Amino acid sequence: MSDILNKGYDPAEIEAKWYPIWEKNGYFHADETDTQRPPFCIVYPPTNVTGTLHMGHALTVAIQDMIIRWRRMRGDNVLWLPGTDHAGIATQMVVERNLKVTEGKSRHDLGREAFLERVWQWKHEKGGRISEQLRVLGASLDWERERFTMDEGCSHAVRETFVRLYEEGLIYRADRLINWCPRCMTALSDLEVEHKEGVPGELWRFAYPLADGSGEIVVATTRPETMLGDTAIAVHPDDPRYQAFIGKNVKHPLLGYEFAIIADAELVDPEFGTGAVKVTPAHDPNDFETGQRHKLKIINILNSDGTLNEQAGEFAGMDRFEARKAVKEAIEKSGFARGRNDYAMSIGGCQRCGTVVEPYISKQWFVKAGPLAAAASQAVRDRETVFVPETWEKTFFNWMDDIRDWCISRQLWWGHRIPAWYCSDCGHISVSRDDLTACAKCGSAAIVQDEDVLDTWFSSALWPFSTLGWPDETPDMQHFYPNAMMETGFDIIFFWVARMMMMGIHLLGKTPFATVYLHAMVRDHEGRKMSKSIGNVIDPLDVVYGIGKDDLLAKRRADAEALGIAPKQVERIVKDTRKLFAKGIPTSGADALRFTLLSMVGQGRDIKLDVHRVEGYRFFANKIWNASRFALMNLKDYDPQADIDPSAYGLAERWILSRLRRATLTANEGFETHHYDQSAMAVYHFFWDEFCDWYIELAKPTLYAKDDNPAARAATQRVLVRVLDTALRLLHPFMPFVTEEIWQALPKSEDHGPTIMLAPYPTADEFADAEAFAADEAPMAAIQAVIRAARNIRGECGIEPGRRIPVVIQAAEAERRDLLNRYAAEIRDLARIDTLDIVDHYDKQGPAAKGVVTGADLFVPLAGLIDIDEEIARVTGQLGKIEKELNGIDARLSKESFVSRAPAEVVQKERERAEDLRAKQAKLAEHIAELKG
RNA sequence: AGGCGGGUAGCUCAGCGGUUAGAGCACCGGCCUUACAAGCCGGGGGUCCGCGGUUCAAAUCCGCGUCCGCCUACCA
Repeated sequence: MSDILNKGYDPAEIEAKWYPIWEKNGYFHADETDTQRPPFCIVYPPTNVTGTLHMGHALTVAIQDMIIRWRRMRGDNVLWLPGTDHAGIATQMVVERNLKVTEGKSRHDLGREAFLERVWQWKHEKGGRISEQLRVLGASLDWERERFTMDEGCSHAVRETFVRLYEEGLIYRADRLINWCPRCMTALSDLEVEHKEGVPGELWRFAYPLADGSGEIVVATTRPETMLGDTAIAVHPDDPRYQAFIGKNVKHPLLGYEFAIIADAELVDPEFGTGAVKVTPAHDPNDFETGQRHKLKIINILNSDGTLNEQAGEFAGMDRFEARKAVKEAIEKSGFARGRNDYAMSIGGCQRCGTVVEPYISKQWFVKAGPLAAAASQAVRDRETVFVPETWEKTFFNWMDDIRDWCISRQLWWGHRIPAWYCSDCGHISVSRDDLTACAKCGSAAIVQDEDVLDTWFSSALWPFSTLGWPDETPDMQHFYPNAMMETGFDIIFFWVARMMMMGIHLLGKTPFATVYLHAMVRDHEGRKMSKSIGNVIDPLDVVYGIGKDDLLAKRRADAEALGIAPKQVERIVKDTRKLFAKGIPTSGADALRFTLLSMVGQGRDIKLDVHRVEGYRFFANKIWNASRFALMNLKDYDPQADIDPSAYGLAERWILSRLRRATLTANEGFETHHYDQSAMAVYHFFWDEFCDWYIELAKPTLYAKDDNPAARAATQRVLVRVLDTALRLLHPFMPFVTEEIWQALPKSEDHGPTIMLAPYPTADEFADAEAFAADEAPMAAIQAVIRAARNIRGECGIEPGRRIPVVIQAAEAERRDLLNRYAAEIRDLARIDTLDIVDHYDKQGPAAKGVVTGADLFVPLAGLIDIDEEIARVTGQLGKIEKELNGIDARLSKESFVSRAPAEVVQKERERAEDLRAKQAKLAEHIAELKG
């Protein structure tokens, strides 16, 4: 206790202290044998591969840890399934790039096994770092479990899934046109291609001469080099311009071979370009399908690295973009060029490296997604899985209802290797759960396993159950499947959420989670994505610990330079940063950062993070600290065991308990309806605006008057402890560290365990007594109004806060006078009044400043305090406001339609309000008249 | 092209059918009042994007428009 009394709020110190204690008390591990408490299982999404948390991770961690702490406190048996980006292209790319830079080697130089060992090293090192960073925020990542599930459990599950789907015909191998990244040298799924629109380009035209020499047909293209693989020209069957051309042959202007002009209504839009389309089945998805329809020849002109192959004749060996120029030049030279237009095209880039993706013919493995998606959609339609916010369901259906087969093979080394073996004797493909040494069909030993690995998201799709031990019947499986909740950013609905649902439903017959809670994305203060190349990344740890301007500048410069950003751009980043962070980023602590993020978890799509806002919530943490110091200072003689008669509670005690009850209800409602920001704000405002600004101030007289009234003092202490204890528990999911530190120091009547997270989350049940105190809110409001009015006069008349003033309160009703009299001491204190007279009628002895509240008038005799003209101006201002509102209400009330059609209580309320305002108006007008007269 | 979300105080955002539209930061005036200057007290500031409609009542519901952002899509 004394610790807190003597120190200021120091987040760093507290944050270092409590984490081990939470860990020791089993916070991060559920008990799979515990069948008494309701299970709650939540999935944790991938962290990144660079070993640095970004703000998006901090948000995810904050939300999940908040939910988990709340669930824990409610008594649920919580299991958190952590995960990392355990088998991605990104990981391989980063390690490979590293290898190249430090040793000048490629993964092929190292060999498969040695390379994978490198990747594991990398994963462990970065994973460990991420664990550390998560601790700072109050959360955890179980790295050992992660390694296990990747190595053994998950591999087991992946093979089981692959074999089953293969046997059911839901996984197949085929030659298809897929997305190929020439830099990563691998196939990609449709989702891994990012489309950029409006890239400036050109629509370039050239002519194919008819083979019989009778003319030519002009086509338009954005990718001239693909003409080396053209095997048809297509026109619309109804296009009058081309009727005579259909069926004729053209001659390739560069390669000499001939092919036909065909009619195809599906491919050709006669309005576009020249109305004639060159068809390249090997390098364009539409053309590929046209090729299938017309049984066209498929000529692949590309190598896997994006250079042209031997099919390209003299252009073989050139890079695709070089070849584009070369082909154009060659055609121009031979006289077949037919002009150009500027044209904004859309380009697909590799999600990981940004390289322009090529449609490329190759043999790959696919998942037949249709039936799986239909079942997943149905589960959502049947409300077995609910999306929060619900609006995402539409997005989900949009994609699911029009899903295409999923290319799952990747030409990489890092990942789960495809469990298929090819027999060179009989050609049979054996797909097996166990490693094979002989062909399953002919028994030949001449088999070789597929070199490719599976898409990261294939194994990720199994996460909700592979981590629980599936396909074995484990206690974890029985207890925690289906999971209660999936919490993640909406950017991976398709990548991950949808696929987990498809797999979970298909393999286990049950949707993997009851609720999908999707949170917004963290963006910079201008709403841009945080990105190192824009230079607007805010590292959550920099907010927690704070960072000086120079360090921040250096960091951003280094990040940008490491990415190879142009020097001019780097200078711009530095300039912007210097402007925005002239003082660096102040130390805010994990609690403040968490609270900021959580208070902004609305249902929108973006969270524009302004670091200055974090500072505001750090002030809040400080406020909690200081209010607690005040309490502890005044609790030295407090006996937690003492019997307190609630009848000793004063109005302030009953009022604060009633307000606390309301805050508790709001907080719980927020949690239950996923409006977490509502919970956070309710407690924030209770704590600061009501507890600190009013209750503590009202409690001071009782607490300071040491022995005047021991019963009242004891009652006040009891309420002080109770409010603080409850408020801390309410706040714990948002600000775990500071609440724990203080809660530990509070005197308690019973053993409260080693940590606040084992204490119950406050609910209405704790406030059976306070329900009746709701009746005390109105009288309290009356007292607050009087105090505010007195303060207003003081403030507006420029009376120094130190100076005590005389006040006369005139109240016609005896009841009101009684109330004010009972709280005269508090009113005097809070409004800094020396003599307070409460009368039924005030006979003014001279000019006075006047304030009006409902049921009472306040007078401050002028006597050298106040300038008459200023007082007139002040009151005239107030009168103006009142009249403006009154006019509005009168207008409403004078409308017959309002009085007759609006609900009676609304009309009644308006009438009362009007009456009240009219009384105030009259009093103020009279006051002005007196002053003038 | 389709779908989704948003435009509220100088900034970042709450409110989403009923009293005088709120918060944090910023701003103005006054205070080191024995928990807290990371604070206290008082104050100023808003055609709630535009137009139309529904309603006794609209920032809130509906329609159209406009601007911004995101997602999905095979237009050469």
